[in-house]
Amino acid sequence: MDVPTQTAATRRALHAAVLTRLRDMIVEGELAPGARLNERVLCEKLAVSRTPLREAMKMLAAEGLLVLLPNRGAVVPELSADDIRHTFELMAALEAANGELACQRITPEELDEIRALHYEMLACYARRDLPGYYKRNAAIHNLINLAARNPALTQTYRTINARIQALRFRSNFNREKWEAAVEEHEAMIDALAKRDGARMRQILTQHLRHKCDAVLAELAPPVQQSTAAKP
Amino acid sequence: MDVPTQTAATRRALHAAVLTRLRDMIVEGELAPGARLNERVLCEKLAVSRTPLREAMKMLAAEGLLVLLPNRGAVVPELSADDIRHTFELMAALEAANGELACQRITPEELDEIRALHYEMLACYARRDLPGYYKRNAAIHNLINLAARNPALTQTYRTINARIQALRFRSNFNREKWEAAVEEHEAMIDALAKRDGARMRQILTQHLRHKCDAVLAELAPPVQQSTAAKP
DNA sequence: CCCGGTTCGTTTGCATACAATCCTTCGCAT
DNA sequence: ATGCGAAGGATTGTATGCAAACGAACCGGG
Repeated sequence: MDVPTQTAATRRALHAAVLTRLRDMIVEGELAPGARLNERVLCEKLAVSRTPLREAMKMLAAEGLLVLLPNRGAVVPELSADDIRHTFELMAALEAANGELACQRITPEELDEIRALHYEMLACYARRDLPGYYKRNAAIHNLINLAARNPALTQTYRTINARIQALRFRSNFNREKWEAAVEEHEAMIDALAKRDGARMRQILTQHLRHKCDAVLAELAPPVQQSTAAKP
Repeated sequence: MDVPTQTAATRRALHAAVLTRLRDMIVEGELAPGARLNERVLCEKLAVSRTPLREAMKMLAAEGLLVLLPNRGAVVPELSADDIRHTFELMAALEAANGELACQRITPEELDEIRALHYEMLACYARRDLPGYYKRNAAIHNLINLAARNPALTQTYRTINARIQALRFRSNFNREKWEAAVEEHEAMIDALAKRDGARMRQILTQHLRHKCDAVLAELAPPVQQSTAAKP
Protein backbone atom coordinates (compact mmCIF):
# COMPACT_ATOMS: atom_id res chain seq x y z
CA MET A 1 0.00 0.00 0.00
CA ASP A 2 1.18 3.48 -0.77
CA VAL A 3 1.42 5.81 2.17
CA PRO A 4 2.67 9.02 0.63
CA THR A 5 3.01 11.20 3.70
CA GLN A 6 5.34 9.54 6.17
CA THR A 7 5.98 12.63 8.27
CA ALA A 8 6.94 11.44 11.73
CA ALA A 9 7.29 7.83 10.68
CA THR A 10 10.07 8.80 8.28
CA ARG A 11 12.37 8.66 11.25
CA ARG A 12 12.69 4.98 10.54
CA ALA A 13 15.40 3.93 8.12
CA LEU A 14 14.23 2.34 4.91
CA HIS A 15 16.24 -0.83 5.37
CA ALA A 16 14.63 -1.37 8.75
CA ALA A 17 11.15 -0.80 7.37
CA VAL A 18 11.82 -3.13 4.47
CA LEU A 19 13.18 -5.73 6.87
CA THR A 20 9.96 -5.74 8.88
CA ARG A 21 7.80 -5.73 5.80
CA LEU A 22 9.63 -8.59 4.12
CA ARG A 23 9.65 -10.62 7.31
CA ASP A 24 5.90 -10.23 7.61
CA MET A 25 5.48 -11.22 3.98
CA ILE A 26 7.47 -14.40 4.56
CA VAL A 27 5.92 -15.32 7.90
CA GLU A 28 2.40 -14.75 6.61
CA GLY A 29 3.01 -16.70 3.47
CA GLU A 30 2.73 -13.84 0.99
CA LEU A 31 6.19 -14.93 -0.03
CA ALA A 32 5.69 -18.68 -0.08
CA PRO A 33 8.42 -21.25 0.56
CA GLY A 34 10.36 -21.85 -2.63
CA ALA A 35 9.59 -18.39 -3.98
CA ARG A 36 12.51 -16.59 -5.57
CA LEU A 37 12.95 -12.93 -4.70
CA ASN A 38 13.58 -10.65 -7.65
CA GLU A 39 15.25 -7.44 -6.56
CA ARG A 40 13.82 -5.27 -9.28
CA VAL A 41 10.26 -6.45 -8.69
CA LEU A 42 10.51 -6.02 -4.93
CA CYS A 43 12.07 -2.59 -5.34
CA GLU A 44 9.06 -1.42 -7.29
CA LYS A 45 6.61 -3.09 -4.95
CA LEU A 46 8.18 -1.57 -1.85
CA ALA A 47 9.15 1.69 -3.56
CA VAL A 48 12.76 1.64 -2.44
CA SER A 49 16.05 1.30 -4.23
CA ARG A 50 18.06 -1.86 -4.30
CA THR A 51 20.49 -0.85 -1.56
CA PRO A 52 18.15 -0.91 1.47
CA LEU A 53 16.31 -3.88 -0.02
CA ARG A 54 19.50 -5.88 -0.32
CA GLU A 55 20.53 -4.96 3.21
CA ALA A 56 17.19 -6.18 4.54
CA MET A 57 17.51 -9.39 2.55
CA LYS A 58 20.93 -10.04 4.03
CA MET A 59 19.54 -9.65 7.54
CA LEU A 60 16.68 -12.02 6.79
CA ALA A 61 19.19 -14.53 5.49
CA ALA A 62 21.10 -14.24 8.77
CA GLU A 63 17.83 -14.91 10.58
CA GLY A 64 17.27 -18.03 8.50
CA LEU A 65 14.18 -16.68 6.77
CA LEU A 66 15.92 -16.51 3.41
CA VAL A 67 18.58 -18.54 1.69
CA LEU A 68 21.12 -16.70 -0.44
CA LEU A 69 22.22 -18.37 -3.65
CA PRO A 70 25.48 -16.76 -4.80
CA ASN A 71 24.93 -14.80 -7.99
CA ARG A 72 21.42 -16.19 -8.15
CA GLY A 73 19.54 -14.19 -5.59
CA ALA A 74 17.52 -15.33 -2.62
CA VAL A 75 14.71 -17.82 -2.08
CA VAL A 76 12.36 -18.52 0.79
CA PRO A 77 13.58 -21.86 2.15
CA GLU A 78 11.36 -24.88 1.70
CA LEU A 79 11.45 -26.89 4.88
CA SER A 80 11.78 -30.63 4.51
CA ALA A 81 10.15 -32.91 7.06
CA ASP A 82 13.53 -33.26 8.74
CA ASP A 83 14.01 -29.50 8.76
CA ILE A 84 10.68 -29.18 10.52
CA ARG A 85 11.59 -31.84 13.06
CA HIS A 86 14.92 -30.17 13.74
CA THR A 87 13.37 -26.75 14.10
CA PHE A 88 10.73 -28.02 16.47
CA GLU A 89 13.37 -29.78 18.54
CA LEU A 90 15.17 -26.48 18.80
CA MET A 91 11.96 -24.65 19.65
CA ALA A 92 11.23 -27.27 22.29
CA ALA A 93 14.61 -26.67 23.90
CA LEU A 94 13.98 -22.93 23.96
CA GLU A 95 10.42 -23.19 25.23
CA ALA A 96 11.43 -25.69 27.87
CA ALA A 97 14.17 -23.41 29.14
CA ASN A 98 11.76 -20.49 29.05
CA GLY A 99 9.19 -22.41 31.03
CA GLU A 100 11.66 -23.65 33.58
CA LEU A 101 12.98 -20.15 34.18
CA ALA A 102 9.48 -18.74 34.25
CA CYS A 103 8.63 -21.14 37.08
CA GLN A 104 11.39 -19.51 39.12
CA ARG A 105 10.68 -15.91 38.19
CA ILE A 106 7.04 -15.39 37.35
CA THR A 107 5.07 -13.02 39.55
CA PRO A 108 1.58 -13.83 40.87
CA GLU A 109 0.21 -10.99 38.72
CA GLU A 110 1.70 -12.45 35.56
CA LEU A 111 0.34 -15.84 36.47
CA ASP A 112 -3.12 -14.34 36.93
CA GLU A 113 -2.92 -12.71 33.53
CA ILE A 114 -1.94 -16.02 31.98
CA ARG A 115 -4.90 -17.64 33.71
CA ALA A 116 -7.19 -14.96 32.31
CA LEU A 117 -5.85 -15.49 28.83
CA HIS A 118 -6.25 -19.21 29.31
CA TYR A 119 -9.93 -18.82 30.11
CA GLU A 120 -10.39 -16.61 27.09
CA MET A 121 -8.69 -19.32 25.11
CA LEU A 122 -11.10 -21.88 26.50
CA ALA A 123 -13.94 -19.67 25.34
CA CYS A 124 -12.46 -19.61 21.86
CA TYR A 125 -12.07 -23.35 22.04
CA ALA A 126 -15.73 -23.79 22.98
CA ARG A 127 -16.77 -21.63 20.04
CA ARG A 128 -14.33 -23.35 17.68
CA ASP A 129 -12.79 -19.92 17.09
CA LEU A 130 -9.39 -20.97 15.82
CA PRO A 131 -7.98 -17.49 15.05
CA GLY A 132 -8.99 -16.21 18.48
CA TYR A 133 -7.51 -19.33 20.02
CA TYR A 134 -4.21 -18.76 18.22
CA LYS A 135 -4.12 -15.17 19.34
CA ARG A 136 -4.51 -16.07 23.03
CA ASN A 137 -2.16 -18.98 22.62
CA ALA A 138 0.55 -16.73 21.25
CA ALA A 139 -0.12 -14.17 23.98
CA ILE A 140 0.29 -16.82 26.67
CA HIS A 141 3.55 -18.04 25.22
CA ASN A 142 4.78 -14.47 24.99
CA LEU A 143 3.90 -13.87 28.61
CA ILE A 144 5.76 -17.00 29.66
CA ASN A 145 8.73 -15.72 27.70
CA LEU A 146 8.48 -12.42 29.48
CA ALA A 147 8.27 -14.12 32.84
CA ALA A 148 11.51 -15.98 32.16
CA ARG A 149 13.28 -12.59 32.38
CA ASN A 150 15.81 -13.45 29.73
CA PRO A 151 15.87 -11.14 26.70
CA ALA A 152 18.50 -13.19 24.88
CA LEU A 153 16.36 -16.29 25.16
CA THR A 154 13.25 -14.38 24.11
CA GLN A 155 15.00 -12.91 21.11
CA THR A 156 16.27 -16.27 19.91
CA TYR A 157 12.89 -17.84 20.51
CA ARG A 158 11.22 -15.22 18.33
CA THR A 159 13.74 -15.64 15.53
CA ILE A 160 13.39 -19.40 15.41
CA ASN A 161 9.64 -19.22 15.82
CA ALA A 162 9.39 -17.01 12.75
CA ARG A 163 10.80 -19.84 10.65
CA ILE A 164 7.90 -22.11 11.41
CA GLN A 165 5.19 -19.55 12.02
CA ALA A 166 4.00 -19.81 8.44
CA LEU A 167 3.51 -23.55 8.88
CA ARG A 168 1.50 -23.11 12.03
CA PHE A 169 -0.89 -20.78 10.30
CA ARG A 170 -1.99 -23.67 8.16
CA SER A 171 -1.96 -26.33 10.84
CA ASN A 172 -5.66 -26.77 11.27
CA PHE A 173 -5.49 -29.68 13.58
CA ASN A 174 -8.43 -31.89 14.40
CA ARG A 175 -10.52 -31.77 17.49
CA GLU A 176 -8.85 -34.38 19.59
CA LYS A 177 -5.44 -32.84 19.06
CA TRP A 178 -6.96 -29.49 19.92
CA GLU A 179 -8.37 -30.96 23.10
CA ALA A 180 -5.00 -32.44 23.99
CA ALA A 181 -3.39 -29.03 23.47
CA VAL A 182 -5.89 -27.43 25.81
CA GLU A 183 -5.18 -30.01 28.47
CA GLU A 184 -1.49 -29.39 28.11
CA HIS A 185 -2.06 -25.70 28.61
CA GLU A 186 -3.90 -26.36 31.85
CA ALA A 187 -1.05 -28.52 32.99
CA MET A 188 1.34 -25.68 32.19
CA ILE A 189 -0.52 -23.24 34.37
CA ASP A 190 -0.60 -25.81 37.13
CA ALA A 191 3.14 -26.33 36.88
CA LEU A 192 3.75 -22.59 36.85
CA ALA A 193 1.59 -22.11 39.92
CA LYS A 194 3.43 -24.88 41.75
CA ARG A 195 6.77 -23.58 40.49
CA ASP A 196 7.54 -27.07 39.28
CA GLY A 197 10.22 -26.38 36.70
CA ALA A 198 10.89 -30.00 35.86
CA ARG A 199 7.23 -30.67 35.19
CA MET A 200 6.94 -27.46 33.15
CA ARG A 201 9.85 -28.60 31.04
CA GLN A 202 8.27 -31.97 30.48
CA ILE A 203 4.91 -30.50 29.51
CA LEU A 204 6.38 -28.00 27.08
CA THR A 205 8.59 -30.60 25.46
CA GLN A 206 5.61 -32.84 24.92
CA HIS A 207 3.52 -29.88 23.78
CA LEU A 208 6.03 -28.98 21.10
CA ARG A 209 6.32 -32.59 20.01
CA HIS A 210 2.58 -32.69 19.48
CA LYS A 211 2.66 -29.44 17.54
CA CYS A 212 5.40 -30.85 15.37
CA ASP A 213 3.38 -33.98 14.72
CA ALA A 214 0.36 -31.87 13.81
CA VAL A 215 2.37 -29.81 11.32
CA LEU A 216 3.95 -32.90 9.79
CA ALA A 217 0.56 -34.56 9.50
CA GLU A 218 -0.69 -31.55 7.55
CA LEU A 219 2.22 -31.67 5.16
CA ALA A 220 2.35 -35.40 4.66
CA PRO A 221 -0.20 -36.55 2.12
CA PRO A 222 -3.17 -38.13 3.90
CA VAL A 223 -2.86 -41.21 1.69
CA GLN A 224 -2.65 -43.58 4.60
CA GLN A 225 -2.14 -43.33 8.29
CA SER A 226 1.19 -45.03 8.59
CA THR A 227 2.29 -42.59 11.22
CA ALA A 228 3.80 -44.94 13.69
CA ALA A 229 4.53 -43.54 17.09
CA LYS A 230 7.97 -41.98 17.08
CA PRO A 231 9.90 -40.63 20.04
CA MET B 1 38.60 -21.81 -18.70
CA ASP B 2 40.10 -21.20 -15.31
CA VAL B 3 41.66 -17.79 -15.16
CA PRO B 4 44.55 -18.08 -12.73
CA THR B 5 44.01 -14.68 -11.18
CA GLN B 6 42.97 -15.51 -7.60
CA THR B 7 41.07 -18.51 -9.06
CA ALA B 8 39.30 -20.37 -6.29
CA ALA B 9 39.27 -17.61 -3.75
CA THR B 10 37.60 -15.17 -6.09
CA ARG B 11 34.60 -17.46 -6.25
CA ARG B 12 33.55 -16.03 -2.93
CA ALA B 13 31.45 -12.90 -2.90
CA LEU B 14 33.01 -9.92 -1.21
CA HIS B 15 30.19 -9.46 1.28
CA ALA B 16 30.58 -13.06 2.41
CA ALA B 17 34.33 -12.69 2.79
CA VAL B 18 33.91 -9.46 4.72
CA LEU B 19 31.29 -11.12 6.91
CA THR B 20 33.68 -13.88 7.91
CA ARG B 21 36.55 -11.49 8.41
CA LEU B 22 34.58 -9.08 10.57
CA ARG B 23 33.12 -11.91 12.62
CA ASP B 24 36.59 -13.21 13.33
CA MET B 25 37.74 -9.74 14.26
CA ILE B 26 34.91 -9.42 16.75
CA VAL B 27 35.16 -12.92 18.21
CA GLU B 28 38.90 -12.68 18.61
CA GLY B 29 38.71 -9.27 20.19
CA GLU B 30 40.44 -7.29 17.45
CA LEU B 31 37.24 -5.28 17.47
CA ALA B 32 36.71 -4.96 21.19
CA PRO B 33 33.34 -4.56 22.91
CA GLY B 34 32.29 -0.94 22.80
CA ALA B 35 34.30 -0.23 19.67
CA ARG B 36 32.55 1.86 17.07
CA LEU B 37 32.86 0.75 13.47
CA ASN B 38 33.72 3.48 11.01
CA GLU B 39 32.70 2.49 7.51
CA ARG B 40 35.33 4.49 5.70
CA VAL B 41 38.16 3.16 7.86
CA LEU B 42 37.00 -0.43 7.53
CA CYS B 43 36.57 -0.02 3.80
CA GLU B 44 40.20 0.94 3.46
CA LYS B 45 41.38 -1.76 5.83
CA LEU B 46 39.46 -4.49 4.03
CA ALA B 47 39.90 -2.96 0.57
CA VAL B 48 36.25 -3.09 -0.37
CA SER B 49 33.62 -0.47 -1.01
CA ARG B 50 30.92 0.45 1.45
CA THR B 51 28.21 -1.67 -0.15
CA PRO B 52 29.53 -5.17 0.69
CA LEU B 53 30.84 -3.89 4.01
CA ARG B 54 27.44 -2.56 5.01
CA GLU B 55 25.75 -5.79 3.95
CA ALA B 56 28.13 -7.80 6.11
CA MET B 57 27.54 -5.44 9.02
CA LYS B 58 23.81 -5.88 8.72
CA MET B 59 24.19 -9.65 8.86
CA LEU B 60 26.40 -9.42 11.93
CA ALA B 61 23.78 -7.24 13.56
CA ALA B 62 21.19 -9.91 12.83
CA GLU B 63 23.51 -12.43 14.50
CA GLY B 64 23.78 -10.22 17.55
CA LEU B 65 27.50 -9.53 17.09
CA LEU B 66 26.88 -5.87 16.31
CA VAL B 67 24.36 -3.30 17.44
CA LEU B 68 23.12 -0.80 14.88
CA LEU B 69 22.55 2.73 16.07
CA PRO B 70 20.30 4.52 13.55
CA ASN B 71 22.26 7.22 11.74
CA ARG B 72 25.12 6.65 14.11
CA GLY B 73 26.71 3.49 12.80
CA ALA B 74 27.42 0.21 14.54
CA VAL B 75 29.20 -0.79 17.72
CA VAL B 76 30.37 -4.08 19.16
CA PRO B 77 27.99 -4.67 22.05
CA GLU B 78 29.36 -4.46 25.57
CA LEU B 79 27.85 -7.25 27.59
CA SER B 80 26.67 -6.37 31.04
CA ALA B 81 26.82 -8.97 33.78
CA ASP B 82 23.13 -9.63 33.21
CA ASP B 83 23.68 -9.96 29.47
CA ILE B 84 26.32 -12.57 30.19
CA ARG B 85 24.06 -14.44 32.57
CA HIS B 86 21.25 -14.40 30.03
CA THR B 87 23.46 -15.55 27.22
CA PHE B 88 24.89 -18.39 29.29
CA GLU B 89 21.39 -19.45 30.30
CA LEU B 90 20.53 -19.60 26.63
CA MET B 91 23.72 -21.49 25.84
CA ALA B 92 22.95 -23.91 28.66
CA ALA B 93 19.53 -24.61 27.17
CA LEU B 94 21.08 -25.29 23.78
CA GLU B 95 23.90 -27.42 25.11
CA ALA B 96 21.56 -29.37 27.31
CA ALA B 97 19.28 -30.13 24.39
CA ASN B 98 22.29 -31.02 22.29
CA GLY B 99 23.57 -33.38 24.94
CA GLU B 100 20.24 -35.01 25.52
CA LEU B 101 19.78 -35.65 21.80
CA ALA B 102 23.36 -36.83 21.47
CA CYS B 103 22.68 -39.46 24.11
CA GLN B 104 19.99 -40.88 21.86
CA ARG B 105 21.84 -40.62 18.58
CA ILE B 106 25.57 -40.85 19.10
CA THR B 107 27.37 -43.77 17.50
CA PRO B 108 29.98 -45.85 19.34
CA GLU B 109 32.62 -44.54 16.93
CA GLU B 110 31.79 -40.94 17.77
CA LEU B 111 31.87 -41.74 21.44
CA ASP B 112 35.31 -43.31 21.03
CA GLU B 113 36.56 -40.20 19.27
CA ILE B 114 35.22 -38.05 22.08
CA ARG B 115 37.01 -40.30 24.56
CA ALA B 116 40.22 -39.90 22.60
CA LEU B 117 39.87 -36.13 22.58
CA HIS B 118 39.11 -36.26 26.27
CA TYR B 119 42.37 -38.06 27.00
CA GLU B 120 44.25 -35.54 24.87
CA MET B 121 42.56 -32.87 26.88
CA LEU B 122 43.71 -34.53 30.10
CA ALA B 123 47.23 -34.46 28.75
CA CYS B 124 46.91 -30.74 28.12
CA TYR B 125 45.51 -30.35 31.61
CA ALA B 126 48.46 -32.18 33.11
CA ARG B 127 50.86 -29.92 31.21
CA ARG B 128 48.86 -26.79 32.05
CA ASP B 129 48.51 -26.24 28.31
CA LEU B 130 45.50 -23.97 28.27
CA PRO B 131 45.34 -23.28 24.50
CA GLY B 132 45.59 -26.99 23.72
CA TYR B 133 42.96 -27.68 26.35
CA TYR B 134 40.60 -25.16 24.77
CA LYS B 135 41.14 -26.64 21.36
CA ARG B 136 40.19 -30.16 22.51
CA ASN B 137 37.38 -28.78 24.60
CA ALA B 138 35.88 -27.03 21.59
CA ALA B 139 36.38 -30.14 19.45
CA ILE B 140 34.51 -32.26 21.98
CA HIS B 141 31.61 -29.86 22.14
CA ASN B 142 31.49 -29.74 18.36
CA LEU B 143 31.41 -33.52 18.20
CA ILE B 144 28.56 -33.65 20.69
CA ASN B 145 26.73 -31.13 18.55
CA LEU B 146 27.34 -33.30 15.52
CA ALA B 147 26.09 -36.36 17.35
CA ALA B 148 22.83 -34.63 18.16
CA ARG B 149 22.04 -34.76 14.42
CA ASN B 150 20.24 -31.44 14.40
CA PRO B 151 21.68 -28.82 12.05
CA ALA B 152 19.25 -26.13 13.17
CA LEU B 153 20.31 -26.59 16.78
CA THR B 154 23.98 -26.64 15.81
CA GLN B 155 23.63 -23.46 13.77
CA THR B 156 21.91 -21.58 16.58
CA TYR B 157 24.44 -22.86 19.08
CA ARG B 158 27.30 -21.55 16.96
CA THR B 159 25.67 -18.15 16.54
CA ILE B 160 25.03 -17.69 20.24
CA ASN B 161 28.41 -19.08 21.17
CA ALA B 162 30.12 -16.47 19.01
CA ARG B 163 28.66 -13.77 21.22
CA ILE B 164 30.53 -14.99 24.27
CA GLN B 165 33.51 -16.58 22.61
CA ALA B 166 35.56 -13.43 23.06
CA LEU B 167 34.90 -13.56 26.79
CA ARG B 168 35.97 -17.15 27.08
CA PHE B 169 39.28 -16.39 25.46
CA ARG B 170 40.14 -14.32 28.45
CA SER B 171 38.66 -16.58 31.07
CA ASN B 172 41.85 -17.90 32.59
CA PHE B 173 40.26 -19.74 35.40
CA ASN B 174 42.14 -21.02 38.38
CA ARG B 175 43.20 -24.55 39.03
CA GLU B 176 40.34 -25.80 41.10
CA LYS B 177 37.77 -24.57 38.64
CA TRP B 178 39.79 -26.18 35.91
CA GLU B 179 39.78 -29.44 37.85
CA ALA B 180 36.04 -29.23 38.33
CA ALA B 181 35.58 -28.71 34.59
CA VAL B 182 37.65 -31.80 33.87
CA GLU B 183 35.53 -33.85 36.25
CA GLU B 184 32.39 -32.59 34.57
CA HIS B 185 33.76 -33.67 31.23
CA GLU B 186 34.34 -37.17 32.54
CA ALA B 187 30.80 -37.26 33.82
CA MET B 188 29.58 -36.19 30.37
CA ILE B 189 31.31 -39.08 28.68
CA ASP B 190 29.91 -41.41 31.27
CA ALA B 191 26.40 -40.12 30.68
CA LEU B 192 26.84 -40.37 26.91
CA ALA B 193 28.06 -43.97 27.21
CA LYS B 194 25.10 -44.87 29.40
CA ARG B 195 22.74 -42.94 27.15
CA ASP B 196 21.47 -41.15 30.21
CA GLY B 197 19.93 -38.05 28.67
CA ALA B 198 18.60 -36.62 31.92
CA ARG B 199 21.99 -36.87 33.57
CA MET B 200 23.70 -35.41 30.52
CA ARG B 201 21.33 -32.46 30.68
CA GLN B 202 22.06 -31.94 34.34
CA ILE B 203 25.83 -32.10 33.87
CA LEU B 204 25.82 -29.69 30.94
CA THR B 205 23.57 -27.24 32.73
CA GLN B 206 25.87 -27.25 35.71
CA HIS B 207 28.93 -27.07 33.45
CA LEU B 208 27.62 -23.94 31.76
CA ARG B 209 26.71 -22.39 35.08
CA HIS B 210 30.28 -22.86 36.23
CA LYS B 211 31.61 -21.38 33.02
CA CYS B 212 29.34 -18.40 33.50
CA ASP B 213 30.58 -17.95 37.06
CA ALA B 214 34.17 -18.13 35.86
CA VAL B 215 33.59 -15.48 33.23
CA LEU B 216 31.77 -13.21 35.65
CA ALA B 217 34.55 -13.63 38.19
CA GLU B 218 37.07 -12.50 35.57
CA LEU B 219 35.06 -9.43 34.75
CA ALA B 220 34.34 -8.39 38.28
CA PRO B 221 37.73 -7.16 39.43
CA PRO B 222 38.75 -8.45 42.83
CA VAL B 223 39.20 -4.85 43.94
CA GLN B 224 42.89 -5.15 44.79
CA GLN B 225 45.65 -5.86 42.32
CA SER B 226 44.27 -3.28 39.96
CA THR B 227 47.80 -2.28 39.00
CA ALA B 228 48.78 -5.79 38.05
CA ALA B 229 50.47 -6.65 34.79
CA LYS B 230 48.41 -5.85 31.77
CA PRO B 231 48.27 -8.24 28.83
C1' DC C 1 17.30 -36.02 -33.52
C1' DC C 2 20.43 -34.75 -30.21
C1' DC C 3 24.32 -32.20 -28.53
C1' DG C 4 27.71 -28.58 -27.80
C1' DG C 5 28.84 -23.82 -28.28
C1' DT C 6 27.72 -19.03 -28.71
C1' DT C 7 25.21 -14.97 -28.05
C1' DC C 8 22.28 -11.89 -25.84
C1' DG C 9 18.98 -10.37 -22.34
C1' DT C 10 18.36 -10.51 -17.47
C1' DT C 11 19.89 -10.40 -12.82
C1' DT C 12 23.01 -10.00 -9.27
C1' DG C 13 27.34 -7.87 -7.20
C1' DC C 14 30.06 -3.92 -6.46
C1' DA C 15 31.44 0.93 -6.65
C1' DT C 16 30.38 5.59 -6.47
C1' DA C 17 27.64 9.81 -6.30
C1' DC C 18 24.26 12.32 -3.82
C1' DA C 19 21.23 13.38 0.21
C1' DA C 20 20.20 13.48 5.08
C1' DT C 21 21.68 13.29 9.65
C1' DC C 22 24.69 13.93 13.41
C1' DC C 23 28.42 15.92 16.12
C1' DT C 24 31.64 19.38 17.02
C1' DT C 25 32.91 23.84 17.40
C1' DC C 26 32.77 28.45 17.24
C1' DG C 27 30.39 32.77 17.91
C1' DC C 28 27.32 35.54 20.43
C1' DA C 29 24.30 37.20 23.78
C1' DT C 30 22.96 37.09 28.52
C1' DA D 1 31.95 32.94 32.26
C1' DT D 2 28.20 30.18 30.70
C1' DG D 3 24.53 28.73 27.96
C1' DC D 4 22.32 28.74 23.54
C1' DG D 5 22.43 28.33 18.66
C1' DA D 6 24.07 28.16 14.10
C1' DA D 7 27.54 26.63 10.69
C1' DG D 8 30.71 23.45 9.14
C1' DG D 9 32.79 18.97 8.63
C1' DA D 10 32.23 14.21 9.07
C1' DT D 11 29.45 10.05 8.82
C1' DT D 12 25.64 7.39 7.69
C1' DG D 13 21.64 6.36 4.48
C1' DT D 14 19.96 5.95 -0.23
C1' DA D 15 20.03 5.93 -5.24
C1' DT D 16 22.13 4.89 -9.43
C1' DG D 17 25.65 3.37 -12.79
C1' DC D 18 28.64 -0.18 -14.37
C1' DA D 19 30.68 -4.81 -14.66
C1' DA D 20 30.33 -9.76 -14.13
C1' DA D 21 27.73 -13.89 -13.85
C1' DC D 22 23.84 -16.59 -14.96
C1' DG D 23 20.49 -18.74 -18.03
C1' DA D 24 17.69 -19.22 -22.00
C1' DA D 25 17.37 -19.23 -26.77
C1' DC D 26 19.46 -19.83 -31.06
C1' DC D 27 22.46 -22.07 -34.28
C1' DG D 28 25.41 -25.23 -36.48
C1' DG D 29 27.36 -29.78 -36.61
C1' DG D 30 27.54 -34.68 -35.71
